[in-house]
Amino acid sequence: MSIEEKQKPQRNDRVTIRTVATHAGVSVAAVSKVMRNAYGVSDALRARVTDAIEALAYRPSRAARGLRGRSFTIGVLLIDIRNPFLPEVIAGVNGVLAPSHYQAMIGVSDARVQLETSLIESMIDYKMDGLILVAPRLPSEILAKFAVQIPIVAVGYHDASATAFDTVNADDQRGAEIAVEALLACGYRDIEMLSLGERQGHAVSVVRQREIGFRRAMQRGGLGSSPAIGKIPIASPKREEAMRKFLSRKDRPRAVFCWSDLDAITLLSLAMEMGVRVPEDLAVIGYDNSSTAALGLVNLASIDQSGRELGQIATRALISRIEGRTASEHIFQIPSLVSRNSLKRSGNSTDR
Amino acid sequence: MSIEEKQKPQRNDRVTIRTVATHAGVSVAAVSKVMRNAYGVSDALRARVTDAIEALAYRPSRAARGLRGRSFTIGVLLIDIRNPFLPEVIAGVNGVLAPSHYQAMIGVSDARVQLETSLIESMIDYKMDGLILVAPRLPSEILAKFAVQIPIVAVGYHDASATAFDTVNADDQRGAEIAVEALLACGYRDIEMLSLGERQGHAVSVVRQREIGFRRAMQRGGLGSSPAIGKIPIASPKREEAMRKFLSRKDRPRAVFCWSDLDAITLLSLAMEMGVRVPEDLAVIGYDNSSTAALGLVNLASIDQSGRELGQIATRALISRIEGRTASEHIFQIPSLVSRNSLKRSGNSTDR
DNA sequence: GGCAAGTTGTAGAACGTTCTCCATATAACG
DNA sequence: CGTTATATGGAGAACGTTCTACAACTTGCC
Repeated sequence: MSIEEKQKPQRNDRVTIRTVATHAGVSVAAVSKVMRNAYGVSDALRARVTDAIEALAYRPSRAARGLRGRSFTIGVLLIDIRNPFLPEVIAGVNGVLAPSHYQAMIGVSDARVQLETSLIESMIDYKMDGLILVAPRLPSEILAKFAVQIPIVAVGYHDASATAFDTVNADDQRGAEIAVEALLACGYRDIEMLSLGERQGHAVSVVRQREIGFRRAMQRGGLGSSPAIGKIPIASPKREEAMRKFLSRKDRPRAVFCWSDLDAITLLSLAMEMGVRVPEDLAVIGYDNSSTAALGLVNLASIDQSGRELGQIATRALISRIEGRTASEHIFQIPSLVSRNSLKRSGNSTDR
Repeated sequence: MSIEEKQKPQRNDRVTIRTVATHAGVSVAAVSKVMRNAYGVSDALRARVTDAIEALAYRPSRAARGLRGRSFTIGVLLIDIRNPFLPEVIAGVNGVLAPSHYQAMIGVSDARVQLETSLIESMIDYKMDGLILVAPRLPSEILAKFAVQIPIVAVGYHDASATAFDTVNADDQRGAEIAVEALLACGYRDIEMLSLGERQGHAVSVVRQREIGFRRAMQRGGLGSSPAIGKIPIASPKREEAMRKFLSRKDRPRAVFCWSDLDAITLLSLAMEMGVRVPEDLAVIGYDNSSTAALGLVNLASIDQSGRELGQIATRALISRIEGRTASEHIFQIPSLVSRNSLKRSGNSTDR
């Protein structure tokens, strides 16, 4: 009889909670208790179990855990892996998660609503413990519906009225204002914004927020009630085309604020090709303070919103929500200006 | 009695396979069969079940699936999310996966062996169906051990003798040769390589492979039996320091081949700052053909290894392995040169 | 009409956890 | 010494799937 009992567990080589229990000479429930450090475990038992876990190199199955309780995994949804702002956020998330027993799994939606939905659903179906959505495309009502099923923190999503989920943002309106103020301080009056030509202009999107901030700062500076905002397409052939058109305009402004470094850097590049000098003919300021902007070769002034910090804050918020908080939080960070040559000639210029 | 039966399923609002079965008036097993389109299902049954699935918007729990069988998820492990080569690979993976019922979940290891191990283990514990490891740091024996538990394809990992897992690579030796040949064709004889200063120099790593190719091409060109290879640290203050030191050397070569665009672009930038003209004083060629290299502002010649294609190939290989292939495959792509101004002055130069 | 072979559907045992009871042992108290 | 509280450990039912048997029902064929 005891032979039969011994043979069965050996058929499969996976070390399960049962293997550990047998090895330690205790019940399965006891091992589970130790794992979750639940109430009602003596030091002696704990020691024996941890020894067995050590000896067998036991790892709990995340699949099984997900089926019953916590999976200790949080999902991160990225809209697009190419934007250099996103890796920063990930770094922040991983930094906070590293010392904890949580792990991050990342999904990339390529900005497609369809895929975004199905990835969120998958993460729910995995019984992940919570979700960090970075610049999601989905409308607030849909997110609220998901938030009933799983704790959600949205980053780069402006909806301070949401009650079902948290938001963590840099103050994009303020960021745009800072950009305009910097240009004004350099003496420029002739300023335009180059924004993103999105299909649906969610008011929640960071881009729209930056447009609002731009308009307000321009009005406050006494520069007309409806300052010019150009739209640049996302996809590649039309994108460069639109920028060239802007650069060759006769009434081109003296200064431009780009919604993202991505566009600002390409603009800088095309300007050079077309013989438009920066900053003499055109001052440029970007957004995100990406590592490329910091290159001496590029030297692009930019608004820094510290993606890393946003990631950290979002992660902490998510964990607190997972651990029981229900009231929603809406956190704002104040971005800052990083001044470089594209804004105004400094002593150490490119072409001295 | 029927009241009791009806109440129980309603306690929880999740739609499970049981809900679907009840709604369609069939057994749970029947629904499962339809889901997996297994053998032994009549058209009538299938229709009824799919109708019920539609009506209830049923989504199978991935957690439960993972516990028993397939999870229809593949894990992708990235060493570092910042290197612009990686997003390309992801794009390739997602492209192939999109029309299938598989989904990708990404983990980021930050090049730390510890974290890499625990992420792989997590993915196994989730019962993911297979793993794509991009430039993993772990030694081959360890990967082989993991490969027993889960199908693995390694990208950017040179071990053609591995029998337990597949590898997909651009031919990095050949890529380096192409770079050297291009420099030779431009008339340069005085060529060095700037490589990565890694702690442990795995022979499997792409960087070491590029070094091998560099040496071979140099010897073949009759340029000494042990050409100079400098090592650049990864971390930021020392990295720039090493590059500045290289640039200010009296015996600085006329041409340099960098292991990655990441370094080549920074080098270009520092060269400009220090008044070293490219390509007049120094020709530079990078590796990866990143989007930044293509910018007119940067104009860096580079070896293109098409990360997207590698991602596609790896994904197809993984799926075929998941579906039963056991013999290992080792696939090579031939990289190509993208010539730009940093290599040799062309008609349309920066400073004409 | 009887038997083999094929088709279609179901019952029910896994899978590896968590977690609610419940049993037992020990301590505290009158 | 009996009664009640308080620790400690265990049994066993979930969780939502998959998948192996097997039952029931058709056919086909002699």
